[in-house]
Amino acid sequence: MTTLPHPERDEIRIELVLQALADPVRLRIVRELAAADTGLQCGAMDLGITKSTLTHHVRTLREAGVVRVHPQGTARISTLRRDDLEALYPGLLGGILAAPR
Amino acid sequence: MTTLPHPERDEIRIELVLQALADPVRLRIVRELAAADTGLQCGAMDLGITKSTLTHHVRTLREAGVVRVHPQGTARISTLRRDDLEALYPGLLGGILAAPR
DNA sequence: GTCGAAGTTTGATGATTTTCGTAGTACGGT
DNA sequence: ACCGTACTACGAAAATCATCAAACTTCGAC
Repeated sequence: MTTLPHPERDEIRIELVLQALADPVRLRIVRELAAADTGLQCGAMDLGITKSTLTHHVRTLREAGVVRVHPQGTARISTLRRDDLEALYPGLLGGILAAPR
Repeated sequence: MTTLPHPERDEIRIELVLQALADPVRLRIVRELAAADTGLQCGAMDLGITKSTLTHHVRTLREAGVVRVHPQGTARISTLRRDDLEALYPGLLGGILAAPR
């Protein structure tokens, strides 16, 4: 089971996306992913939470369609689904990222 | 108490805005307000909730800085704070409203 | 094959949130 | 002054959510 389930673009729902973005920890993750132009290993991010909590947050983001996660060895590389989000909700991501830190 | 407390533009925080938008009922309210180019009386909106629940949601939106509420007789007229939101998070509102129902 | 590193699963807990009913306030009209 | 309308306040119940610890899985390296 090397592939994790992701919603297709047309399965992404705005309610879930907003709910995923509405948590401070997840918003930080999204900001870090947006700042990098490559995928990142969330486990290396030094948020102040335990591993199991991180798992929960990354899954929430993945199931909402905000990030794509693919395994790489024992690690998980997460990337922002910029193109999908921009296609569905043009400007949303930019607006959020424009917010002062 | 004819004036209700609203956050100034520089007091609006993205976490609260996203949290306010992350509820289905509140998102419907925002969509209805956005569809009208005038302020609306939320109490006339026929969402499937009681009055006290509506009060709670409108207050959540107001305290987050999403809507401005001003009394008009016994009614309350709510308007989207388009300009403030656009200034703080350009594109966010447009992206959300672009989502298919 | 064993070990450690990275992540997941499960179950529990505490906090937050959504919701409602009831009672109360504020306003405008008669 | 009274009445009805629109809304608010106050609890309280139910649901959801974030968090953690402990046990388990998976993978790569030695």
